[in-house]
Amino acid sequence: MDTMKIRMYAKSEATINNIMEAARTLFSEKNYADVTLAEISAHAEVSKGALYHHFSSKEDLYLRMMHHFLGQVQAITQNEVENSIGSCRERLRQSVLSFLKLPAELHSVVRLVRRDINIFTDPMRNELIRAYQTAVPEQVQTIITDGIAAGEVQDVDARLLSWELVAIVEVALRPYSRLILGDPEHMADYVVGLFLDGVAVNQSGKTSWHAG
Amino acid sequence: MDTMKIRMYAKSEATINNIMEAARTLFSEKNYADVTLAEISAHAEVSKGALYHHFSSKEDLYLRMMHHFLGQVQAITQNEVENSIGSCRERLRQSVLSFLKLPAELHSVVRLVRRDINIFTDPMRNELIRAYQTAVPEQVQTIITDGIAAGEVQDVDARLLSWELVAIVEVALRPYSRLILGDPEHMADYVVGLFLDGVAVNQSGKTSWHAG
DNA sequence: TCCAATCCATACCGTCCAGTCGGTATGGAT
DNA sequence: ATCCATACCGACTGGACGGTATGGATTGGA
Repeated sequence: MDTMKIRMYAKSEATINNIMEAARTLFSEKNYADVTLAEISAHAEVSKGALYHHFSSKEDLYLRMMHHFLGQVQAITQNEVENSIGSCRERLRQSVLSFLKLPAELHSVVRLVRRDINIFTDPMRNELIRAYQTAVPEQVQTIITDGIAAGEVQDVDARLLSWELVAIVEVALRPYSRLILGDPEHMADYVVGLFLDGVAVNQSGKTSWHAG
Repeated sequence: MDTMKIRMYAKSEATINNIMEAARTLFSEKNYADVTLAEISAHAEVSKGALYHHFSSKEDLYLRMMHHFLGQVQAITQNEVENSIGSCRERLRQSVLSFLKLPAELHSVVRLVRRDINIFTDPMRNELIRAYQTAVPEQVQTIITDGIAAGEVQDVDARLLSWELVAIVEVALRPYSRLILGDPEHMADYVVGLFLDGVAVNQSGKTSWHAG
């Protein structure tokens, strides 16, 4: 692929990055339909012409922006998962923690894709789902599958469980939850505890996960 | 309030119902912005004039439609919660089950409000959140609060936990999950089991909730 | 039977915005 | 020095859509 003569204009790259950054910011702030390309180009300090030179449509811009940032998320979490060691519980905690500690911009992208997955129709919608799925839940699924094989986790469908864990994390990230749960370490304890042990009071006197 | 002379035109009521039904259907099918008032009136077999006679704007229509259907949800679940008896676990199961057994149209409304909560700005957004919150999570919260008081549930913030339970249910309602979980009874067992006991394998030989 | 009030249909308006297009600037290759 | 591909600009357009104006039909009370 590199053998093809593709000229790399450094200026071009900067323009594209500016546009993607502006798109990320604005799409995070308001609804897809309410963000105009004029706004994006203004925010990126380029013209509408430049925008249309690099992106073929509003949807194209949205999609490529998503792939760009979700790719970053995927790279980070995947690396974390592959290098995690210990019991299933410990590996889950590490992964959740690394996800919680992602930069705020990447968190907002994850929120964004979850928010907008339902507003596109099926060619595009599917691509978004795939990108999100690869970036986040599939990483967790790996650990859960291992946990089931090792007899540490009940034999429920791993994919289903990975979505549940992601949903639990999502709730934990909401503003109200942050007030209750505090810093990422506590949040990770809470999430993994809820997921693995539930919230019922354990009669056998085992230490409950939420204490501490 | 009832002392005001409000004439009831039977025809009017039917028109309003038709419009609300059409709105529910179309807003469920595609994005808020992509549904036009022309479509809604066509689908309801009335004119745009009729629509604007009864609703002052697109947002007004959306909001009143939501209140209408979420009110139904709230009436059903609240009744269920107030009459539920037994342990916290049993009451949760009953409530979840009654929610799962709601007619499909009401499920779609719940999905809808969850989907669109983020696309409106704050006067309207807040009203939507309140309506949803009253209709669904607050009902669960009542039971959880009782459970904490009775020492059956760990002392974590009840509101947070109710949102978690709702999130778990939401995941369970997705098409893929339905394939795995089957009928509402199994789904309810799964949801309550995950929420109260987690998915870790219990060494003490206690029967795991997912079996059966 | 008559008259308001209510109800609803049609035609129309103003705005907004994605996408287009003709044109200019830049910088590397020959 | 010339040429051409790439990069960028910004005025313009075409159509869609929320909302309105107006007039006619229907209702129900007096």
